[in-house]
Amino acid sequence: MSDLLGRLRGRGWRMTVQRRVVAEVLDGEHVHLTADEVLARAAVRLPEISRATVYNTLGELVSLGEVMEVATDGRAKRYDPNARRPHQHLVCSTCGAIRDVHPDGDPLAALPASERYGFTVSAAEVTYRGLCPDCAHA
Amino acid sequence: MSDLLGRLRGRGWRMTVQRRVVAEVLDGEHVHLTADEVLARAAVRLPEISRATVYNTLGELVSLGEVMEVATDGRAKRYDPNARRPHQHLVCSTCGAIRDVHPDGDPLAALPASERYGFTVSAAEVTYRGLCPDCAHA
DNA sequence: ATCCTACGATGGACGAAATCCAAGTCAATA
DNA sequence: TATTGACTTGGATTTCGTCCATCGTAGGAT
Repeated sequence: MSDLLGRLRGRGWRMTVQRRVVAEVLDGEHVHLTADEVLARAAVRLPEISRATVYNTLGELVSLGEVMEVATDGRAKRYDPNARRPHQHLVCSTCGAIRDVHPDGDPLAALPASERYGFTVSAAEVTYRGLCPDCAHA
Repeated sequence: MSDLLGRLRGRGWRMTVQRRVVAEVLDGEHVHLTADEVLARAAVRLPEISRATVYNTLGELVSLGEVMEVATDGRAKRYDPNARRPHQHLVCSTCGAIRDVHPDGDPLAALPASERYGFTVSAAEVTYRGLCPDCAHA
């Protein structure tokens, strides 16, 4: 992730304190924070950071391909910093826990041309649903 | 879908005018209405139906497994009455148009045991993204 | 080192989607 | 047909996110 700041600077990003803090908050594996959670964690280090800035920065990171937006359910979107490696998500139907997973093969390949209706298909998002070990016992 | 009303009655549903109208509005193939669209169409036949009732009824149909909830991105959820046949969705990134599609094989099979982290995995939702023929030209 | 200025940050208003709630209504059973 | 608890209503509320006018500042220019 230390690399991320360098890549962003290389793309002409103006490096503000706010952007640095948001990028640092998003560091790690299996991190799937909501925008509000990002705001809360960023505010620990930078109390005056605004919600709009968090949304702006997250949006920029997403369009740069550095962060993946994950819509798990009707709730708030989550932001996944592990965007450089293609992966899918496994979600617990009860508690909402999320894991990054790597299915065999390319999910896109499973959609035959006859089922594409003239669309230019560019991506496939897979959400596996089930019960995590903790929730399976209850 | 005519069958649906019978099935619902069999499950102890109190059959009100409102529920009947909502169920009838959701009839058909490749139907992916938002809650507001369902409300608008229901209101043609039953002007006094309330938004809360539409949401309640849709939620009940979803938990009975009669209707599938489709969360597109950032936009309002859509409701798909074709829930009895397993299928996935192809969504236009630009205009939001949706098609039902049937990929080859069972998407669940692509997730090896080593990637299940002890979860009891029961379903896989796939969303294919791309441009529909109309939007690809613009 | 200091100055400039365009890009970014701020926060409060705004908007869409969905849920909640107390009060009124009615479908189904006896 | 009388009863009753499930259902409906509509307005308030919550949640999530965007917009906008104004202020601040990063980083190149001098």
